[in-house]
Amino acid sequence: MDFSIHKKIIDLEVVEEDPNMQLNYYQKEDQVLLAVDCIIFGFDKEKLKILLIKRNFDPEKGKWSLIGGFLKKTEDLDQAAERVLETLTGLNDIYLEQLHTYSKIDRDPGQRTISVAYYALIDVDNYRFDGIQIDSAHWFDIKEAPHLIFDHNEMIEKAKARLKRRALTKPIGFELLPEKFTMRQLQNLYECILDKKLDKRNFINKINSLDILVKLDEKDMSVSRKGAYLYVFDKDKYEKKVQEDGFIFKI
Amino acid sequence: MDFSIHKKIIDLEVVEEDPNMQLNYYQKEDQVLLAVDCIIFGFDKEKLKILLIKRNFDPEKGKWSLIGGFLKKTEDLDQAAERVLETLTGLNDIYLEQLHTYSKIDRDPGQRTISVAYYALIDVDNYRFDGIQIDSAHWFDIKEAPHLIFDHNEMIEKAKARLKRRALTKPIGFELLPEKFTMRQLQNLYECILDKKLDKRNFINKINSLDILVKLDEKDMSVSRKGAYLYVFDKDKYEKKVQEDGFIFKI
DNA sequence: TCAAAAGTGTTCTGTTTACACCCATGG
DNA sequence: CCATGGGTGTAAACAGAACACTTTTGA
Repeated sequence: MDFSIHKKIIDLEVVEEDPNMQLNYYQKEDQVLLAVDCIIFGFDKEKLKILLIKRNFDPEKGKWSLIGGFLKKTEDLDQAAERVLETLTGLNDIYLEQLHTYSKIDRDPGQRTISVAYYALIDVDNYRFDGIQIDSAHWFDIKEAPHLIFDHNEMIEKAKARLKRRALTKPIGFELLPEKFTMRQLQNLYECILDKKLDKRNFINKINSLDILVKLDEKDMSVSRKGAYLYVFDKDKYEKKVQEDGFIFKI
Repeated sequence: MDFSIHKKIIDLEVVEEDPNMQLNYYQKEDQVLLAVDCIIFGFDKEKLKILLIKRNFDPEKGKWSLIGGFLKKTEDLDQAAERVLETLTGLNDIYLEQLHTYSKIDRDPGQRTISVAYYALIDVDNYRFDGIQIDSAHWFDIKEAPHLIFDHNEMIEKAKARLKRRALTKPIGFELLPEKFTMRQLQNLYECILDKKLDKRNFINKINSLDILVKLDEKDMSVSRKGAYLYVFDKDKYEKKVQEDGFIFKI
């Protein structure tokens, strides 16, 4: 194959446009489009959900999809994921973690695209969405996600597995809950994430033994007649324990 | 900013060169260089090592580096990692796993480059290297790796953590050993990976309880006068157990 | 005969699991 | 006064950690 024309074009592009005036050492190499796709997990105090949108551009227009966007030259991937999340949903300051990079040659029929998947954790009730795409967005129960474009279903499976693993060893579950929550809600959350029933007494004993929650004098009266005490996660205490005693969060 | 010239160039490039004749839906987006870097772990029956090369091109020529290369349009990332590994070391059919994607804007002073890190596991003694770069390559004890270019030290730290986690739940340790190995060697390996001393009796009891090794009639006489029995990993048995009983490898 | 590594079980401790009844309240 | 979810402890099973002596054989 003769890439000589291609090489000249890339030279031109880099030299004329690179904003940092870096040297173009690697001018003979192929360039690709890098996308970011976000798996957005939410919890509504009962079920674990994911946020999907109906794609409003080709290819695959009208089909369900993760939210996504393309990496710009002026940002790194974490920033791109934050930007995509904020642009499409209005949310910022959200827990985001890089998951995996997908690169099958024909994964996107529109054009060769490599996609870096991220997952995000948000509290469904505590946020007011006002992103540009929000009218076409919908929360799906994690167990009832529709067929998605490209390899997005595969991404979700991997994100579920990662969330399961993380939730067992880091207190990221609290990202999905409102600031004040009941033990019952916390247990519901873990049952959804781990996809199995937990024993109420064992669960509460375990959580209390970690000693990272503060029990409030306040009760949530919305579910039972007796009411359930509200708790908050004490992040400072958790971080102090981690540093001082080498404490490891472990459900 | 006016990208109109840039856009035209990209249009031209995609339309003229794309080998699959895909449509160029995303022509307004930035393209980037995608590199692959490999953390190559090896075990020489005593210590865990990593393979590094002295970089023979700019930028950072002459400094120690992971082996790496650029993604081509005709391959996916797994294939790129395999190609890089084979080209530079002559090795193929190696355990490879994607680790993380690094994208800090100035991570490579030569040019904006995104790098997808992979890690590989090989048995140091069982392979004959004959790759193009092998004269500038050197095995470093994992605890004595030098300062590397870019963010490569960070990649190694992440790879070590991943290896530790994987080795506890999947039998990937055997990728680092010769086909026949002694219990002592297996224990050495795990001590290196986990970076802690293990109790000999507890370790052997644990391994034997997994019931996935075959003890041979043969002894390794090279270390002790008494000699140590050799074992082989029974991959078929392991996989049958995983499928049939839901067996989980767990050290 | 001795130095050096191989091989081998039991006890103890801490963690995980299983399990059932009373409490408080609003309707 | 009763239906509903909230709150609480103990015993058994299991898994992980600690621990020391005998065997083999080449030099």
